[in-house]
Amino acid sequence: MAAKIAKLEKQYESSTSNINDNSQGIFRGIAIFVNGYTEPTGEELKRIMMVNGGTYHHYYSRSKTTHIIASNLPDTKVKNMNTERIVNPKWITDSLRAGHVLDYTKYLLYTNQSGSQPKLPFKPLSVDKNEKMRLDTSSSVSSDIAVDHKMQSSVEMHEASSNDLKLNITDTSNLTADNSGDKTNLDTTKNQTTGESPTKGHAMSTANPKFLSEFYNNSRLHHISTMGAIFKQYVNEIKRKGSSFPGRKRLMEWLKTSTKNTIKPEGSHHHLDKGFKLRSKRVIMHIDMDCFFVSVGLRKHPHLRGIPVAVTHAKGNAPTQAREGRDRQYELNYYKERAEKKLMKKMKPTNQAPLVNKETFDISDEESVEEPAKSTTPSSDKKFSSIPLIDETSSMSEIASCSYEARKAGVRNGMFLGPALKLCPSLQTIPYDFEGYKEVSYKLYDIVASFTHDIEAVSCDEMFVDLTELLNSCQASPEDFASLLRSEIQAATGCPCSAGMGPNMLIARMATRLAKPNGQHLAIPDDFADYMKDHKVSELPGVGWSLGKRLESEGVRTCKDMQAWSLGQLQTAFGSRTGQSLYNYCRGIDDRPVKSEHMRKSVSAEVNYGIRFTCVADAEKFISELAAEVANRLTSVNLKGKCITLKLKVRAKDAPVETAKFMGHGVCDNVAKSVSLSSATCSSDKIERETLSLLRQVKAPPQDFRGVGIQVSRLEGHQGSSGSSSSNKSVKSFFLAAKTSSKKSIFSQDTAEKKERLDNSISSSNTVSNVSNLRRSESYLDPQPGPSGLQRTDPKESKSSSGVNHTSGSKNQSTGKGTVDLDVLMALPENLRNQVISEYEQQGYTIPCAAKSPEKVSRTVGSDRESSLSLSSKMASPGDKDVTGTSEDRKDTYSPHRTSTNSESLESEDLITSFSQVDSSFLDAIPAELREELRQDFEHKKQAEASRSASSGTKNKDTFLVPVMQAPVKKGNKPKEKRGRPGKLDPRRTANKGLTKLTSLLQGPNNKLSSKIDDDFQPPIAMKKPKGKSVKTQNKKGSPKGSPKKVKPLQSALPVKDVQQLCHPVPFNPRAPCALPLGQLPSAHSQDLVMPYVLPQSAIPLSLNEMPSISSSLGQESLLT
DNA sequence: ATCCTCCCCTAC
DNA sequence: TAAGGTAGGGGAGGAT
Ligand SMILES: Nc1ccn([C@H]2C[C@H](O)[C@@H](COP(=O)(O)OP(=O)(O)OP(=O)(O)O)O2)c(=O)n1
Ligand SMILES: [Mg+2]
Ligand SMILES: [Mg+2]
Repeated sequence: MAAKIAKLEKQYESSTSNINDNSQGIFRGIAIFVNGYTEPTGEELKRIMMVNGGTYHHYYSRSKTTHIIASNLPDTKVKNMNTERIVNPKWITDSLRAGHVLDYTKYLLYTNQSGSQPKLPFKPLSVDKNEKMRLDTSSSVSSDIAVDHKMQSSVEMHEASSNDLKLNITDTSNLTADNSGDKTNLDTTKNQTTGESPTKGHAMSTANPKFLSEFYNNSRLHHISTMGAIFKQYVNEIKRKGSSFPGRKRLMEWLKTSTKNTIKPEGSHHHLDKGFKLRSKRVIMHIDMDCFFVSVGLRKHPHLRGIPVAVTHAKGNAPTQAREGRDRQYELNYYKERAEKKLMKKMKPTNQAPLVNKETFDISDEESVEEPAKSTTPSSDKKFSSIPLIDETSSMSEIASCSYEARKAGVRNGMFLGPALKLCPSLQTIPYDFEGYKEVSYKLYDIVASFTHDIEAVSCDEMFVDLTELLNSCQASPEDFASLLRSEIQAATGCPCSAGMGPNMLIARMATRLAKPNGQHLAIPDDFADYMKDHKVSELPGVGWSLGKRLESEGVRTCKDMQAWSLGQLQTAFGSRTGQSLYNYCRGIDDRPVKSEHMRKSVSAEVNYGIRFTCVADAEKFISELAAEVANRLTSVNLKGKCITLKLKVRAKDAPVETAKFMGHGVCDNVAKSVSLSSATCSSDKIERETLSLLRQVKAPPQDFRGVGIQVSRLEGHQGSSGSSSSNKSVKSFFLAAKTSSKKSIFSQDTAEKKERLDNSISSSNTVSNVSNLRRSESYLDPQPGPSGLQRTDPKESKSSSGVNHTSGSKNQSTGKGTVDLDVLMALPENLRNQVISEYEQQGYTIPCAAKSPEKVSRTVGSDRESSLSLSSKMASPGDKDVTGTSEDRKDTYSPHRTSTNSESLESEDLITSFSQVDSSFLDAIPAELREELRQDFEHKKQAEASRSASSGTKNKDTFLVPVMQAPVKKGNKPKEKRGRPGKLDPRRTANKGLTKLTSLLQGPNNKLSSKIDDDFQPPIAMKKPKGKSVKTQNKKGSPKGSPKKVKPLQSALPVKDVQQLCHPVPFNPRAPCALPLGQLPSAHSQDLVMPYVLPQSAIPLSLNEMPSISSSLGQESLLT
C-alpha cells in the first residue's frame, strides 16, 4: 500500500507541480482524525493530508475535526461523536487519485448509529490493498463501501478506543473490565475475517493468509516500536514548524498564583537560587508515564483502579493445555544452559566458575546472596522458596505493563501471566488499547512541546527534555515546572506520569525511578560520584543482563565498586567506548546532549512468533509477504537501501519441536544472510528476489524455522517520512542551499529541481544498472574493477555486477548531469563526505563514484561469523552439533566478504585533506542543525578514537576521566567536544585523514586501539546471558539447571535469590526486567519461566526462548548439548 | 592505522 | 493458548 500510495502522490504531484503549496492542496479545509486501524495507515494518511493541504489531528476535536477516518467501527467513539462524518479511508485515497475531493457521503462508514453496525463490506484490514488498487474509480469504491447515511452524532468521543464496538452508546468506561472487552474488540475488528483459517486454527504463518497483519495488529512490541519511531519523527516535525510556546504563559501565570497561594515569599527566591545553580549548567528532565499501558487502559476500566492490574492478551482463566511434545521444564533448562555458555565466553576464566556452579544447581544460595542486598523489594515477602512459577499449565502470555499494586506483589512488566498470578492471585487483566496509547502519547508530547522543543523522544511514554533555556526564560524552578507539567498531563490524559530532574540525562533518569509512582524528584548532588555510590551498576544505561553478569563476576555490583576501576581497566575489560561510558556514568558524569533529529539507518520487519512451515514453499511465501512489508515501510519513509539481510531463527538442535510458549520460537540459533546491492532499492520485488535467493543458502530445514526477518540497511534517500520535501533538512539540504566555499551548492540546480532531476537520473541510472545487472549480472560481475572476483555471483541479480557497472556508471551519470559539485564534496573530509553523499543518495541524487566509497556487491552471509568463530573454539568441543547446523549454513553460504572498494576513495581522500579549510568555513556557515548532524557523524568516527584511547589507555584514561564520556554505554560518541576539542586539526585527524575539524571537534581525541584490549578475554567469549536489570528488585533468577536433557520438574523453584544470581539462566522472557533479549531461548518471559523459582524482584526472566544473542554463538555451542 | 562487516546487546 | 518487534550502539576481527 505504501508504495501504491506513494505512487499516487507522485502522480498527483507531478501533475500539480507543487506539492508543498498548501494553498493548492486538494484537502484544504479538511481536518481528519484517524480512528483505529486503517488501510492506508494513520501515518500514511497524515502524510497525504500534510502534503495536500489538509490537516491531520492526532486526537479528535469536536470543533476542529471535520472528518473521522476509520475502516472499522469506532465503537465507543462513535457513540459519542457528534460528527456524522465517519468516513472510510478510501475517500482519501480515491480523492487523491481523482485530484479533487470526492463526495464523502459515499464513503460514510455507516448510516445509522443506533444499529451501529457499520457497514464494512470488505475487509477492513490490509486486505483492502488489492481492492483499492483495483478500484480505480470512486464509483467502484463507493460500491464497495456501504454508504448510507451517517450515523448519528452523538456524544463525544471518548478516549476509549476501539474496543467496544458494538456496544451502544453507553460509555465504554463503564464496561466491564476485564478481558472480556478484549475479545470483543478482536471480534469486531476481525469480523470480516470470518472464518478463515483452514488449517490449524492457529495463526500460523503458512496456513493463515492473514497471519501477518493479524500478528502485527496484536503485537505490542511492534506497536511500541512503531510508536517510538513516530514520536521521534513527531518531535522533528514540531521543531520544524517553528517555535511558539503557548505553555510558557500558563507557566508564568501559574507561578504567580502558586507563589501567592503557597505563600512563600521566600519561595520565589528559593526558586531563583536553585535555578541559578542549575542553570549554571543545564537542567535535564526525564518524563515517563506510570505503568503506561495500564494507566491508559484503566480509563476504560475505572473500577479496577487501586488493585493489581496487568495488560495482557490472555485473561489467565483457562489453564494452558499441554501440546504433544512440549516440555517446559526441559526447554527452560536448555535455554539457561545455553545462556550461561554464552556468557562464559565473555568472561575471564577465573570468574567463570561461579556462574557455572550456579547453574549447576542450586541456586538458592546464590540468590540469597544477591537478594539480601536488594531485598528491597517492597513487598514482599517473597517467599522464597520455591514456588514454581512456571508449570505446564500456566499462561505464558506476557504482561506488557502492570500496575504498582501488582508490583508490590512482585509482578513485573514482561513477566508471564501464569507466574504473575502465582505471585499475585488477585491480579486482574485488561486488554490492550493501542489506539488509546497513541492518543495519550500525542497529548503528552503536545503538552511538553508547548513549553520547549528541546525534546528527545525515547518512546511513546518517555522523553528527555532540556529545561535549561525554559527555566531561564521563565525564571521558574525545576520543581514548579514539573508540578505544572505533570498536572497538565494528568488532566489532559487522565494518566499519571513521573518526572526526574538533574544536571544530566543519567541523573535525571535515575531520579525518575525515585519519583515513580506519580511523583517528581530533583537531584542536584554536590558530589556526583558520591551520589552514585550506592546505586547498582545494573541501573546504568547500557548495563543489561550480559554486562551486568560480567561486572558481577568481577565483583562490581555498585557504582562505588566500579569507581575503583581505572578508565584503562574498564576499557580493557569491556571495550573502549563501553569502558569510557561506564567510567563516567558510575561517577554521575554524562555529557550526552538532549538530541532530537536522527537519521534512520535501517528498516526491518521480523516475526518470531507463529512461524511453522511445512515446506519450503511455505517459507518462500511468507518471506515474500515480509519483503512486501519491508518495501512498504521503506516507501513510506522515502528510503531505499543497499544491503538486505535475511534473519532466521532456527530451532536449536536439542530444542523441543513443541515450544513451551504456544506458537513461540523456543530455543533457537540465529542465522543471518545478507547481500549488498549495487544500487539502493525499496522495491518489493527486488527485496523478495534477493531474500529468496538468500533463503536458498540456508541449510536448515524450513520445518525448523521459528522466526523470519528482513532488514534493509545502508539506506539512501531522504529521511523525511512526511511526503513534503520540506522535511529534510539535513546535510544535503544544507549543501544545496549553501555552497560552501567556492561552489556553493553542490548542485547546480535548486533543491526542488535537483531532487526531481536526481530522482530521474537515479531512477534511470538505477534502472540502467539494474537492467544491465539484472540479466547479465553474472557475466558482468567479473568485470568489476577492483576485486572483480568479489562478488560471487550469486547475486542474482546483479548486485555485484551492478556494482561494478554501477560505479562507473554512476560517476558518469553524475558527472554528466553535473548536478553535484564534486569539488566541494571532495573537499570535505571523508567521513563527512560520505555522509553527505549518502544523504544525497537517499534523496535520490546520484553521486559520482569517486567520491563514494565503492559499493560492493557481494553477498555475505551473516551470522555465521560467530558460529565460525565458535566453531574454532568449539571445534574443540565437538559439539557441536550445532556447529554443524548453524555454522555450516553459514559457511556454505558464505561468500567472501566484499571488499569494499575504495579504490576511488583514495582519491577523494587526498581531496579531503584539503578540505579541512573548507570545513571550518563550512561549519560556520552551516545551520546549527546541520552542524549537529555532522557532528553526530563525526562522533561515530570518534568512536574509533575512543577505542584507541582505551588502548593508550591507561594513560589517557586518567586524563579523560572526568568530563569525557557522555555517551552511555553505547557508543558514544558524543562527546561532542569533549574536552578540548582537538582543535581543528587534531593529530588524530591526520590519521583519520578524512576527518577534519568537524571531526575533531566532535570527537575527542582518541584513537582507537581497538581490539586489543578485549582480546585477552575474547578467546573465550561468547556466551552471554541475558540479564535484565530490573528495576529495583527484580528478579533474576537462576535456574537450576540440570542436565540439559530433562531435568526435574520445573519446579525447581529457585529462591528469589537464585533468580537474581542466576539470572543467569536465561531470562526466559527477554522483555522482562532482567531479561534477555530475545534471542535464544524460548521466550522471553524469562521471569515466567523462572517464576517457578521464585520471584520477586530479582527473579530473572528466563525466557524459554532463546538467549539473546546466543543463538548464533550459543547456537553453536548450544548445539552441543 | 583504518575501515568495514558481522554480529551481540540493550531498550522501550 | 498468544500475538517473542525493532533500531541503534558497540565490540571483535578480517581486509586493506
Ligand atoms: N517488557 C515490556 C516493557 C514495556 N512494554 C510497554 C508497556 C509499558 O507500559 C510501556 C512503557 O514501558 P515502561 O518501561 O515505561 O513501563 P511502564 O510505563 O509500564 O511502567 P513504569 O511506571 O515503570 O514506567 O512499554 C512492554 O510491552 N513490554
Ligand atoms: Mg513508563
Ligand atoms: Mg518508558
